[in-house]
Amino acid sequence: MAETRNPKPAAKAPDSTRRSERSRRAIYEAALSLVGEVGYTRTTIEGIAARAGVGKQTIYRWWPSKAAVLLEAFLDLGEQAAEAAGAEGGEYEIPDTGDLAADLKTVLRATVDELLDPKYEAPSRALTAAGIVDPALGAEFVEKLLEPSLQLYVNRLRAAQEAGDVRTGIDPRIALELLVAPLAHRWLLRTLPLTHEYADAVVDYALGGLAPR
Amino acid sequence: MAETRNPKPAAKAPDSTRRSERSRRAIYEAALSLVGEVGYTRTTIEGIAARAGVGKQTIYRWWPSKAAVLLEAFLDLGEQAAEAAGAEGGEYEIPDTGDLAADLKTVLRATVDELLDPKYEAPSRALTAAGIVDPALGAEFVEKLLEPSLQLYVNRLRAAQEAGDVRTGIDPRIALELLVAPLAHRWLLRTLPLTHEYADAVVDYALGGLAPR
Amino acid sequence: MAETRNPKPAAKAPDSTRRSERSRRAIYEAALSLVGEVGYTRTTIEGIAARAGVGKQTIYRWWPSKAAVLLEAFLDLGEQAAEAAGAEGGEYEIPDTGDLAADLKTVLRATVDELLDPKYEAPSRALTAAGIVDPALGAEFVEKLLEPSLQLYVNRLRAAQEAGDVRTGIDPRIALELLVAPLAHRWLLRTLPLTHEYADAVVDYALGGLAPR
Amino acid sequence: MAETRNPKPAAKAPDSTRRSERSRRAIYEAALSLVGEVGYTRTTIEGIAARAGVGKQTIYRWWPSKAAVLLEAFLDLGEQAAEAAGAEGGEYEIPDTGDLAADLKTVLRATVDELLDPKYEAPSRALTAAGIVDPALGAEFVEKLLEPSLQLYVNRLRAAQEAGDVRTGIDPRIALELLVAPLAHRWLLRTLPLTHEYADAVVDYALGGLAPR
DNA sequence: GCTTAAGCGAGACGGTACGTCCGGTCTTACC
DNA sequence: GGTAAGACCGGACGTACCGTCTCGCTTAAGC
Repeated sequence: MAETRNPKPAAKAPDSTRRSERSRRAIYEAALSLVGEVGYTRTTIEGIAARAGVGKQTIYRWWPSKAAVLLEAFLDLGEQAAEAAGAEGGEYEIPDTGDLAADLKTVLRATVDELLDPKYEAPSRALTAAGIVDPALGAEFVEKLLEPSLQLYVNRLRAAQEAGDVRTGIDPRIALELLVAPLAHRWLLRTLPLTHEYADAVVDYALGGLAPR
Repeated sequence: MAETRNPKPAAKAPDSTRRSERSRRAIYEAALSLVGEVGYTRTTIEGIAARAGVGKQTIYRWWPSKAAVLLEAFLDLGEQAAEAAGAEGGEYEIPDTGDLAADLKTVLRATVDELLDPKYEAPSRALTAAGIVDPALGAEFVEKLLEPSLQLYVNRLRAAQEAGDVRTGIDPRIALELLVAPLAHRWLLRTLPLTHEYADAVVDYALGGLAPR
Repeated sequence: MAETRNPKPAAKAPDSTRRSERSRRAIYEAALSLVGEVGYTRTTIEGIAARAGVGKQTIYRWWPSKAAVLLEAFLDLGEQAAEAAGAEGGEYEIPDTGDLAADLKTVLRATVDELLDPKYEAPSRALTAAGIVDPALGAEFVEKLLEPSLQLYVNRLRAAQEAGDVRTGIDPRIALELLVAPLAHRWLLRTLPLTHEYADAVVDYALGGLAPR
Repeated sequence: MAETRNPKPAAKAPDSTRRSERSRRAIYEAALSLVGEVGYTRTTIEGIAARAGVGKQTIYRWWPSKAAVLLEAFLDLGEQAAEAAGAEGGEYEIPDTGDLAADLKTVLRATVDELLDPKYEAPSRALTAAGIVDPALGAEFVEKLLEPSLQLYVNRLRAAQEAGDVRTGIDPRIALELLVAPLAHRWLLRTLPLTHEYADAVVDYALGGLAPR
């Protein structure tokens, strides 16, 4: 979880065409399982290498840090889950049944479930925390993992605007944050329990506003 | 940033009446300055002890972890700032001018400024990140630092409800999250710039709701 | 067996009054036993630390290299052997029975035995080899281990000169090398077997000369 | 400088007729220059391969160890020097002017010069040291490099015996060691300076004997 | 002249050890 | 008994090389 430091003296990049796919996969699995078992902090690069049956240098050759390994492993996990779900390996969308509130509740409830899924919780907490402290890693985390999801909200909200379900003056990129950030807040800071009811309330409050109509 | 591990065998507590105030203060200052200079990760307990002119044991005697030191140092920093501001050392409140939107914008803008203040940024990022990964520390962080601030929103929103500026069905503890979480989200994840304009927009969106009236 | 490199940045010397005698002894024993068991090259600092039940840093704190550890361990071994032999902990001398040839043969035969003693062979070969390649270590080796022994020959040969058994023009410091070097040569380079008979022959040849009288 | 370990499983020998002469020479040069520049210990096989513009495998294919590479390189260096000197590429002999002492002094002085020649010093020290610790390498070193030279002394001393300049009872193989070993001793152990005067003294002492006549 | 098999440069790989850094405990001397 | 100092055991760090193992490529020999 190192704050970005002076960049490496560059050296020369290794030849990625000769990379061992076998090792790459083994490292992903070792990293994820270790983080799940002993937590991020007590997961070490040596430990990952040992469990993966890989030389340490093979990790250092391809990743700059423990966090970077875990980020890639986590992305890969997501891709595999996606492939398993929809064979087209493709893109997700927020459903559009015509009922905006219902659609958002569906999605946010699913998000709650995902955030609380023990399989994902440890690594995603660790990555988020690492990204908070290390801007470079954070940027990668946001770009690869977060923004694609957020974009789906933008799309759905824009459709809602066209359907007249959202006021025209509203910027969807901001609006989505009223929906998503409260969940993230509870999840990250553990202030109060993160439940489906909470997700529903957030949708209702955000759509209807706090002020009387 | 250790995930909570098996608790210490307790041993016997040291006698806090004989504690050296001098050392305590020096440790706070050393911790804060080091985190500011080299970042949280590269700040070490040895480094803090050395800069504070203190034996390592003096730190281990009174704090369980690096994060705990920093949390206390940060709380102390807050208290000192508070004392400097209002001599009564007392409590803050969100202003109540009768214009809820304006009052919230004032406070959220101030929050934006504080989050971006370089003096506070490094340690509070570090603490937040540590708390995300270590539940025990996170709980302390929330209880001592976050909840007191959030309570102020509850108070203000309840007053607004009585004044008819917020719908009666609304739970202020949830409502406040629509206001605060989006700022926290941008600050922590650095998705988009955190500005006064953004704070204003969040207040307007949250009060007015996304749906057309 | 590092050739002397640029000297350390000095740092500050540790406080030798607080040194752990226990660790020191354990390190000596571990070093000697490992060299005996697996050879000098395959003896590692990590291995010594592990067998001695000591942190690596405790070795690096007090010795600059593996060879230095072994040299001290070997010196200590010699001292202990000396103490065991003569309780006065004192000095040795080459016997002076009046018969120079016999006295020298006695000593050189003993030297042969010592060189071939399996307990000493591995470490002393290793140290000699290390000293050949690393001048600094070599100097220490010669000063602490070799020269004291050689001085005994100087003394005995001078006595012989006074007794008329050695020509007056002879420089004892050079003469001793005619006696000692051939044994060392056979031992180090393993050209031909190192035996008592060889020791006797060397003494006879050196005293009597190669040329006819 | 590995102590001889369990021998290789033999594998199959490579086809030496297809060997690249170019690479062989480049490896010799790289090895010798690196040993001269950074010392034997810090010379690595990877370094030799890199400087020679050669794959590591090309070294491992033809030599069992770093020491073996250097030994061959050094032998080759000697051969080249020999060719440069006497075009017949042939055999040396110790001169026989009839004056044994003078002839020996000539040769031993030349030996002193050679031992102190910076071009040869680093590699021959390294090889000797390696041979001291690794018996297999030592044997090769002695057989290929040392014994041929020593044989010349045997020849010359035998001639001297026939000429009546050396006593008949003397074994030349032992006698030569009285002459050569003292020089080797000073050179290897750096006890005292290795000079022409010392070489002369050794010859005089050895021929005349230490005892009065 | 075309195949084929070996040597070759290159360098990724699983490992081992390096020498350093720091965590957390323990000891010593001082106050 | 708290403190400054710092030695201690332990263990991870990131690096350097080891010796093995593919990869294409060149280059001869054998067909």
